[in-house]
Amino acid sequence: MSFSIVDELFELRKEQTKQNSYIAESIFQKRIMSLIINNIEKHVQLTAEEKQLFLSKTEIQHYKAKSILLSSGEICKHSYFVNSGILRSFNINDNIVEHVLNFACEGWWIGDMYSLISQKPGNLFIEVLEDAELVLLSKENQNQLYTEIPKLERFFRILTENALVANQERLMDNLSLSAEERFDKFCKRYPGLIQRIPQKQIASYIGVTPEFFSKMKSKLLRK
Amino acid sequence: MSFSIVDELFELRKEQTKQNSYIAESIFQKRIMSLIINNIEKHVQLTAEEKQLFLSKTEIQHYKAKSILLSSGEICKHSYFVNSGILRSFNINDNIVEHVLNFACEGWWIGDMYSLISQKPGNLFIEVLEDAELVLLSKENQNQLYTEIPKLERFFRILTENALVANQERLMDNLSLSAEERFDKFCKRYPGLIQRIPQKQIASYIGVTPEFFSKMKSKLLRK
DNA sequence: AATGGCACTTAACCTAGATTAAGAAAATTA
DNA sequence: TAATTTTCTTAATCTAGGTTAAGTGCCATT
Repeated sequence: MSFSIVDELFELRKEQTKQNSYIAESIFQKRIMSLIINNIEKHVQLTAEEKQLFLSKTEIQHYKAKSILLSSGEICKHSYFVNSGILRSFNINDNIVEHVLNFACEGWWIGDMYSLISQKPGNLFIEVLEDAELVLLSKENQNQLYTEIPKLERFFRILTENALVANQERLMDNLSLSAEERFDKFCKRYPGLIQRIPQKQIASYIGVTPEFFSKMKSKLLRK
Repeated sequence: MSFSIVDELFELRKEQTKQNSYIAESIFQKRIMSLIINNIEKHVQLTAEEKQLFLSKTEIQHYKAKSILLSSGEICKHSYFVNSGILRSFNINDNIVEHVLNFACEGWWIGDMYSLISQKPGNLFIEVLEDAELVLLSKENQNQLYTEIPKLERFFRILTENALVANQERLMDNLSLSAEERFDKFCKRYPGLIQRIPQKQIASYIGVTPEFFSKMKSKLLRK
């Protein structure tokens, strides 16, 4: 999981009141949640009760940059939806080299799909790159929701289809494009991310060493 | 689409009667169809009526090797399930180089997922590598089935999840493994395929030139 | 303000795999 | 059966990107 639909809802969050009253807090919660609900409603429509039910099965957590949400060898228990901040999933091969599978910023889902569906230990790490607010949906709750609200089964089918299409395209790109062209595609896929994460992460995503990426970048600037 | 679940049902087909009577023909049809039904029932159980409904929405077609089922620029109208034979999906980049996205043999699904879900022109070709018998499921019928038999929505969700996991693994492999190691993984993913398709197709799948593949192979044999 | 740890750069050298070309073997087709 | 097209092999040469190493700048702690 981790896919390609971002939306414009964040604007809402900017209106956050600073008040501490119980009521303000509750409104705040609603606004936070509307990002994920809106994300879902891009594909399926939910009734008020269904939204309520869905939200009751999720929880919000805050994580500091550098937190590790999942390590290689662990079983992935949750799908994570990003309200704010940036995460990445990556693996580490024998040579102690990291490879980024996906980034996730506002409005994206992330998780270790293999471990999530098999409930076996995976080989991915999930790390927070920038302080993040996440919506957690446990594997069990997700399964319950599939039968309680069949529309959600549709939603996640569509989500997964989109993720697959994006992945296939990236795979073909890796087979046929140069590092420079892949960097170009990265910029389009994750607009604005270049300013927010260390460039060694981008190098790892497009599949080159930080040294080569640096060389390539300065060549691009000289143009 | 095109994913990683194969099953052992082909055995059934070997019992095919050669008789031409109406009855034998009907039994034959049932056996053909039981491959796809069995494939579905690995993940969800269907009633007799549901199976009937599902089958009524599919059609069987036979294609000769070298047939092109889909070309770049066309809109993909069907998901294809392989009863027998071998297909591949691939794209062609500027340099007129082909890259294989997927192979599909008995018990696998194949299609251009991007074009299928967006109903826009895709950039994949789908070609028959070995005379094939396919079950065709049109996009419209597939959508109807989702609402008529919600269990099928679950089936295709699971199918897509598995395809995504396989794709992610291949992507990471391409980033971190040598051509030799990727060839090794190919052999495991598509056992028996090495004998059935030209090796330039395998080279294209693992992402090397036919020349390099040949060199690599003779090096492996010398060991 | 000093220390250590990252992230980034530069540069010399190295290698997996690409390219080009030409011939041999195998498979299609006539 | 021969003719033609494809596939496969071998070999020389080339290059995108890797490796190693050393140095710079930038924070975060103390």
